[in-house]
Amino acid sequence: MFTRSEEDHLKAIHSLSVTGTKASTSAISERLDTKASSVTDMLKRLAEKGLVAHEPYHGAKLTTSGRKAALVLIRRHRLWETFLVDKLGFRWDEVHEVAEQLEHVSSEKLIDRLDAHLGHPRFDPHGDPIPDKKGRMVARKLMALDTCVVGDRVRLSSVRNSTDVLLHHLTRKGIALGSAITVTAVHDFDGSMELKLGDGRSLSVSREVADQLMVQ
Amino acid sequence: MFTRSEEDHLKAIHSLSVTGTKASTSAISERLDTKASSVTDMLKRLAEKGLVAHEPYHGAKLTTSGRKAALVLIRRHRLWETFLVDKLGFRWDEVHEVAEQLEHVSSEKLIDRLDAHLGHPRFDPHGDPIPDKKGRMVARKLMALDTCVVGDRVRLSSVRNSTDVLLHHLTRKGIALGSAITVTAVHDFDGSMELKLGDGRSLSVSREVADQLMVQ
DNA sequence: TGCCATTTTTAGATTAGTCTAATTTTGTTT
DNA sequence: AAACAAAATTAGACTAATCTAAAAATGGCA
Ligand SMILES: [Mn+2]
Ligand SMILES: [Mn+2]
Ligand SMILES: [Mn+2]
Ligand SMILES: [Mn+2]
Repeated sequence: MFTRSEEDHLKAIHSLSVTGTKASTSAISERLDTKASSVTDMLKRLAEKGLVAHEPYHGAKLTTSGRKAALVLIRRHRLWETFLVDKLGFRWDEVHEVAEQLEHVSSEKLIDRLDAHLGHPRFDPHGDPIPDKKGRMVARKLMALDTCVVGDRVRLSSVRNSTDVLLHHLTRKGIALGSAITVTAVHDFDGSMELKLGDGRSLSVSREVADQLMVQ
Repeated sequence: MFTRSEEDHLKAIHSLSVTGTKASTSAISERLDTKASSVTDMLKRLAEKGLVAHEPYHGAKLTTSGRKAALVLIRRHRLWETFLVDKLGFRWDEVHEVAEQLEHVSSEKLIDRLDAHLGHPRFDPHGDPIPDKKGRMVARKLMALDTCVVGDRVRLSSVRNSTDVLLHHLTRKGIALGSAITVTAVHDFDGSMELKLGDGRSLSVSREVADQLMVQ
């Protein structure tokens, strides 16, 4: 249906538009690790195909059919990640790059069978909801950990950016999805936080990390 | 490592070189459904990378490193086909096109884990042997059904070309891998054959079909 | 209000992969 | 041996996807 590059652009625009805002050319190019001029080219092509509305100099947002296509990609990506962890024993910090390739294999039957094989999972290994066949997924009200204050008791629900390096960092610190977290201190001068986990262990995380952790 | 097109060319050359002969430009182009001139271009590129020996006007054959790369592809393709049938419940005549895509996902860890998950299978759903991590696979002496004569009792071991349309045809006729076959008649004028299966059913197949069935 | 830094787009180039049409080579057939 | 048909290569064109460098637009601030 679409090329790999088209699909990756649709996905990038989708994840930059969560709050309904338009995705800027530079934000897309940063996410895909390409140059802004390449993104401009692609936005024109996607606009011609009716997948995005591109207002030159003011970014792009998905049309209804573009959003539909993006949700198919997100569904594929998260189902493959779940497969890799649940069936093949990958760690959650090893799956992103492989899923980034697998998501472009185009076969509706494949994805539906995979979904059933996995027991119709609702969340991927990073806590992100998996869209169903019709593109519906559960919405959850999450906040970033760095907006919490001392005394807050929360639970880690997902990770904003599932880059392998961040996930590996969390694994080394002993933080996993579902971890119960109590904020014991917030240091003003660098934004780092002291946390106590449900199992009693204490640790500290930098502002950069706290910013990535979405809690409930 | 290689592009999708490079990988598909290596695989095509490999399967056209079983008897040690060189693969002709036109045979490759027919298999990949492209034009001969496109194949010539690709042969030059593969020759420059040291993957094939291309003697202009006389075809190409794989070098040692080209053969190694081709075997990796064949391993991936057949493992994915096995996964689709064994784990996702696909029929043997539905898997080829999807595996044709999945084989290009490049992750050694993925394939090794998949291999283990499937229990290190030695044959794919079409009866073709699966190379192991080092590229070794069992060799079997097979003959095409159309070389058999009346009275021969054989067993279907694999199918020469696993195109979905041929496999679907066989399924409709009730022939499957492992079927015991007795040749009851060979018609000279069109090469078609009358067969009796192990379960007692009788049927006839055309020369075109008999030519594709590899028996033991 | 006008300057200017930042962002975005445009212009022009490159590589991979494909095609059609023309040319060359090979091997067979008169 | 010359002619011919088939196969292969070359020449030239096109699309997709990228880049660098130059030009244009935007939006904040002196
Ligand atoms: Mn991707
Ligand atoms: Mn994920
Ligand atoms: Mn393929
Ligand atoms: Mn097969």
